Amino acid sequence: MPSLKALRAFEAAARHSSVSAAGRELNVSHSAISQQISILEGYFGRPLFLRRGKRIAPTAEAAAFLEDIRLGFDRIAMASEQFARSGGARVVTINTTPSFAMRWLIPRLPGFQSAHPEIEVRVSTSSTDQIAGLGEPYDIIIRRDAMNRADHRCDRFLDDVATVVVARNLVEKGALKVPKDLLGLPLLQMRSRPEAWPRWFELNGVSCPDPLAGPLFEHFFLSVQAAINGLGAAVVPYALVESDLAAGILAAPFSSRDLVGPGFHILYRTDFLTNRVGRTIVDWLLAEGRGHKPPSGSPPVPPA
Amino acid sequence: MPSLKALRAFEAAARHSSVSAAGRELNVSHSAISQQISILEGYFGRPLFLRRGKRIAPTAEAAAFLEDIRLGFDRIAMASEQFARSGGARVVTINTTPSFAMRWLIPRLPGFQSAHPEIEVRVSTSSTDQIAGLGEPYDIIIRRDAMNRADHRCDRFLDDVATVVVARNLVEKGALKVPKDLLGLPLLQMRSRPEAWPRWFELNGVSCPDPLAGPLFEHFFLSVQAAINGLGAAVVPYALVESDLAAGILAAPFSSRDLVGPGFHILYRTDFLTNRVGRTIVDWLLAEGRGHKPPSGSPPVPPA
DNA sequence: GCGATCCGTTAGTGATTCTTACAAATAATC
DNA sequence: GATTATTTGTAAGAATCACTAACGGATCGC
Repeated sequence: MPSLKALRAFEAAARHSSVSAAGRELNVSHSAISQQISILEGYFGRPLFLRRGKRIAPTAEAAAFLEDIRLGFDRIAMASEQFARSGGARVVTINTTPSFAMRWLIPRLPGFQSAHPEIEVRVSTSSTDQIAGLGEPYDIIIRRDAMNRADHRCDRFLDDVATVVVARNLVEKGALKVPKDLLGLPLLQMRSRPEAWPRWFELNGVSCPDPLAGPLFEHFFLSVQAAINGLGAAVVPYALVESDLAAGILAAPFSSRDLVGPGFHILYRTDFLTNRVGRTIVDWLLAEGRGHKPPSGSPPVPPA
Repeated sequence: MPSLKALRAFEAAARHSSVSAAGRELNVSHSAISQQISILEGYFGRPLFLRRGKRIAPTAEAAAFLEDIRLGFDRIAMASEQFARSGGARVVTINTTPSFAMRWLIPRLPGFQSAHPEIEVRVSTSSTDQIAGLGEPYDIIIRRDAMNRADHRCDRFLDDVATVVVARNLVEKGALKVPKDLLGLPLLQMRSRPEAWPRWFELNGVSCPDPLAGPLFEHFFLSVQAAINGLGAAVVPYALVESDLAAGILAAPFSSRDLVGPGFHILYRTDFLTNRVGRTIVDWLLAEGRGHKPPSGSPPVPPA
């Protein structure tokens, strides 16, 4: 029996009619696929693909062979999935900040639940950005900065670009055209990020009022709610208001330079990925994060 | 999808109800199997085997899972085999000495042919023990000693124990009871191994006649034929006369100490094993060789 | 024509897998 | 019941395997 790894590479390459595409699917370089195919061709002593320049196509014989390979792998894959699901609900605990939970994680959870009904996700929140004192062990910790812990791995999974948002009706009044116009509005502040407004004003060439005029909140999500209600302007991570912007509830009033942070990160034990449930949830978080890139440079023009 | 390697280990272990046996089947240590199973159990987050001391048995769930795994692998294995066979006959060339070809290799070839009809084996013989001057490239070279060549691998695959044999009827006459009795017979000699008789006599505590009385042959197989015809006694590798001894045509007349050589070896290119045909023939040779161990110490008593 | 894309090869690196120990537990044997 | 021989699981190191990165050659689209 030939190498199963080589057979998988062969199958993927044949299905895509492309070595590179197969590499993308299996998360390896095109070179890795190419080598595995070479090994397989060496094993059988004859070519598996017809190569005409860039394009590759499986031999007539190989095509028939592929059918069986696919059926075999499919059977194994389906059985594995069924076995995994039959094992009862598995619990994954995620700790993050209240704001991130409310405005990013929880809205996306239904999507995960429907894709993986056997996995139960428990979200817990801690107000602190510090992870040192977290009592319980969590499977995944999400924070706004990179973290470090022995035997753990930290992945950046979401851009942290803080932009100014206000309620839709404030924009429609036409009073906000340039950054300086903000000075006429209450500036919603957060206790945990006192430097947000000063840095933002500096970045956009406006001298920052001192003291800032406006209420102080403990959490992002509270200030966002205040902004939605027309209480003033807030500087918040784009990722946490994406849906409100898209829905037209909030608006980014003008083109501006944004505060770019180190990004949102997830922290988990290194061996968490060797577990199917662990890999599933981490892959999902990474995919969700990468799938929603904020526009670089300037925020989108608010919908008309 | 979990690691295919781990699934194979799991399947084999379950089939044998034994980690060690699975290791033997897959040609790895029991530890390797044990670790792969651990990985799989970690992946699924629950045990696959019930362990009661030494004995292991798959979980009820796992047993159902196994069915599908087996079907999947079987499908792939069968398709691979079919694909390999559909590729037309492949040729393997083997070079060895005339004696080895006649008395060991050729008698066994029909067994190989019926197991692998798509592979054509071509046997060529060279009288010399030297492999340096062999002109053509051969896939496999078989000689009585270890060989060395760049990018090649040499495996010992057959014991080389030379013992004394005579025609059956000479034994029945009762004239041969101890080594010393040989002195009354013609001693069949070989040009390539002039030291055989002197060493054998020395090993068995008999002073060797000088010069030896008896005809000189170029090849083992000629001297064996002479022995069969009652012309005298020969010292020949046990492996080359095994079937004649078993059939009662030749006989090992008495218990004696035998000449133990370094063994018969096969030489082939290192990458020959990456080819299916290559691996098939090498595996077959190794299995045939290991399957026919000569009795250690003393030769068998001739059949009555 | 020219840039972009794709495949194949090589050398070097990195990761997985295996082997070789050892420890614990059990089954077999005396 | 003590002893020996098996068998499984774990740990650490070694060996193998697979992958990446970089380059060259070839083709395709513009």
